[in-house]
Amino acid sequence: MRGDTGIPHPCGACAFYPDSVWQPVENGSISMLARAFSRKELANGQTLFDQGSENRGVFCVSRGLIALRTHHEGGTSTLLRLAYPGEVIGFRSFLEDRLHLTEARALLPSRVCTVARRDARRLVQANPTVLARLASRCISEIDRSHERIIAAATASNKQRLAALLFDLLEAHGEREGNHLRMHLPLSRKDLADLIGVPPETLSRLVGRLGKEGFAIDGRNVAIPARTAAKAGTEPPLTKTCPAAS
Amino acid sequence: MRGDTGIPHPCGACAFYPDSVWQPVENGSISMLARAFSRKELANGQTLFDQGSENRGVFCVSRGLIALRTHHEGGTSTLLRLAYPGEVIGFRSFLEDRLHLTEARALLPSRVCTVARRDARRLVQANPTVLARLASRCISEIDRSHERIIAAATASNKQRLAALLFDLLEAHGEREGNHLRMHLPLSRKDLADLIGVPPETLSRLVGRLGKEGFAIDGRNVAIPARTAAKAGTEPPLTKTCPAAS
DNA sequence: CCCGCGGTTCGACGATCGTCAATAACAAAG
DNA sequence: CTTTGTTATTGACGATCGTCGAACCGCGGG
Repeated sequence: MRGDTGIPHPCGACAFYPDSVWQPVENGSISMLARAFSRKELANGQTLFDQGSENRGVFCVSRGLIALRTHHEGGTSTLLRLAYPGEVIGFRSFLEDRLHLTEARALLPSRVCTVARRDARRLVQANPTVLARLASRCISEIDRSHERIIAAATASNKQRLAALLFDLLEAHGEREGNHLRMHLPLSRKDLADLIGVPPETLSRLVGRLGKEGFAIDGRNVAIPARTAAKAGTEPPLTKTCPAAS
Repeated sequence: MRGDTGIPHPCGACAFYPDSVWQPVENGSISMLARAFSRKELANGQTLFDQGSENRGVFCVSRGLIALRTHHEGGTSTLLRLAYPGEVIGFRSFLEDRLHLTEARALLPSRVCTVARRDARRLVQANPTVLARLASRCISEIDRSHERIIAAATASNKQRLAALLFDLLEAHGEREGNHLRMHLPLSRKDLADLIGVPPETLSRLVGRLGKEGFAIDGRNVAIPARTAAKAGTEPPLTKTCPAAS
């Protein structure tokens, strides 16, 4: 974590250092990296960058949770991605040198590390490994997107909501007796945006899931641990047992 | 298009040479590129690589049309992307050194240029520019995917089908009088996979579009040129004029 | 010519969805 | 505590969707 110059790597103390896109970087670059590096604390709801704004660098989530969202004409919006600690955001507008197509907003009190654009570009040019790691993050984003496209094409809205809740439970849930509990970091509107339905429909889906083992009250969610393995996967049972679906 | 060695760049004669990911490449690399380079002609329906197979290199579509599709358990499949001439495919499994997650199959008689994996990797390491161009293709794929996610979340199936037909008309259509005509390169099943509905539903959508200016008979599609600007965008008109929607 | 086969369409049914409008729950501010 | 604005829910309605079964089509092989 220390180059020959004695300057410590800015990400050295980070839990995600081994996967950092800025590691390894040749020793001579560490001082530039340290100079371009900055931390930023974000309050709940604060935006890191706005849709349409100029890129200011490469961002890495260190703590909390960031939502990447695009707003369309007409006031509607789609939540494209949740970025957890260790994930890199803003790399598209950085690499392509264009305006942000999405807005980044904190859903929890968060910390984000930034490498300012000008120096980041120099670092990328001097260290091909950095570019390779950024490309790898791009591919992760492609994989994520493809999974979502496939889910939208094959699963019902209810199944997608159930799957989303499981994902969130995995990230935010805690075991409590024989239940899994969490406090949702997302509003109903955000949940609706993530699965692509209007909020009214989401309310109905939540109500229906409530009859299938999910206990959802406001932002508190709990499910029996056993449900986790199978829920959302049972077939529709179209006409044999209408009450069960 | 000629390096100091006198070996011509394999992509030199290609219409997409200016955007080739293998250009520019330092002169010493051109001979390696030429050695690793090969062309392949694909008949209609022939597969370039199978889902789950090992990556054999980086592919670039030169002529025709390639469908990238993933098969799921249960025999269903989703058509994730159409690759037109000039587009690069197979770069994810190449860059991440993993198995293909999608199948590539020709929808038209096609020509695909391949740079074999081993040498392609050397070329990427020797030429950072190549990696940068590949990253740019990754970002294009992210953008495409995001657009599709947004479309799935905001537009109705009918609107998405109309939009898809317009995209296809732009690529395959020809003006004929005051109509735009094309021969669809896609089966009904493929169309259905692209918008994420079962084939029966697609049939209904086609039928409904038939009442809105689209003339769709088998694989032949024609629309009045004027319709192109507005179709698919009119509001549902839920209760004022049921016959019109 | 008939047969069979895969791809496509159609009809009917119940389930689900989107929309509008009204209500309820809630939190921040006064 | 009340007010106020936002967020979330509910009801009702017609439209759309997914599914099943059956019919239809084109086409190649017997």
